[in-house]
Amino acid sequence: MSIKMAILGILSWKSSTGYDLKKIIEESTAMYWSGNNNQIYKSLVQLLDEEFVTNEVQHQDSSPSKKIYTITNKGRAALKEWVLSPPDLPEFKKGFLTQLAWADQLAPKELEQLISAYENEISLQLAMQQEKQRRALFAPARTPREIMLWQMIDDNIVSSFNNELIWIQNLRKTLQGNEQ
Amino acid sequence: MSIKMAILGILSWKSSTGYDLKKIIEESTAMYWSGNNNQIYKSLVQLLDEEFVTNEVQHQDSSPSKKIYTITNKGRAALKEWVLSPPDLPEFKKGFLTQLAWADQLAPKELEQLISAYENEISLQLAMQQEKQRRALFAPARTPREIMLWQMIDDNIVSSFNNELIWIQNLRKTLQGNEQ
DNA sequence: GGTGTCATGTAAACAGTTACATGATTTT
DNA sequence: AAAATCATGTAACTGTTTACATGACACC
Repeated sequence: MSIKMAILGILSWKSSTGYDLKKIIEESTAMYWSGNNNQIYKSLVQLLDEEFVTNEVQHQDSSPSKKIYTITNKGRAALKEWVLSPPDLPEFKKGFLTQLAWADQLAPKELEQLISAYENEISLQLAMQQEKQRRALFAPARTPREIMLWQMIDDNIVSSFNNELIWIQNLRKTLQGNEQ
Repeated sequence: MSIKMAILGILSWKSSTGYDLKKIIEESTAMYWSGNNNQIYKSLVQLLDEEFVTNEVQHQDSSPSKKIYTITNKGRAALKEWVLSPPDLPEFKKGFLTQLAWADQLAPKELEQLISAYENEISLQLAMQQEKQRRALFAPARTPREIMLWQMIDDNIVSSFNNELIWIQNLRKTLQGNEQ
């Protein structure tokens, strides 16, 4: 899997510049990439090579000229093929679990602080995620089904953070129970 | 964060060779790295440079000689510092969500198949995870608290997959509801 | 005779991040 | 006067994966 298919997806929704793509990817949590320039501009060159997109330079006074990328039929076919391909497993990268694995060396209070620090970060992230969803800056809404799919994608992210929050609260309670 | 701290953690539990570390990391889901040679053997060289570990070559007849790595006091201090450091946010990389984002182009049956494919993979992964946990090949158990912590780490992984499974089943039901 | 385990390592490629660079305009 | 927005791109680095390479022994 690669960011190239994510870019093709966005372009299948609307023609965009690299700059637009960067903002959309940054804003999205479903598309988990950071949206850094290097990746985006390199991918666009590759997509041009593969003839999945075309571009058109638009000159503007009073701001830099921009390249508007548009998906081709070949690009649409490649996107559909990828959408239908067997999905990869989700990857959960939780550095915190590795910290916890070696946390038995800590004093009870230190461990409690570590857990609280994680809990706070997750709470914050959950709130930020829900706020992001409320604003819903970028979302195609071409059919009722598409609206529903995007809603479910947002729900997935929120439920992942929520699940993590419940787990960490449970861990804190279990620890308190054991110490008495 | 880095695999170096994960390695230091394992060495704080028991002195090991690169080969041992590889197997432990591969087996573990909390330590999410693939456990490939390149990373492990390079990390060990770096850890030696930093004086976080020492090694001792042990010659054996009838199998290749091995280097047994042992954590130093300096290494233990570095590990504790890292364990106490503010945890990073978990990263959820779900390529499937990006596929779903552009899945409105699919026919109802195609979409259903895509969802089923993901559901099956998650189910399978959940079962494998629980089986792994049942076997519990590698786990330090030096105090009741450590046993509890490792149990909670396993629970975290299982609950993440379980949460994903519930979500995808919910998505399938919502779709079926809308089509009638 | 082929496959698997033990054990170390390297090469090449791909993926991804941070920071740098430019330059005009608009907002605070 | 400083900071943000628009817009493109590059350089250097870190992280990660896949595959290759060697060699002895054990098991089927």
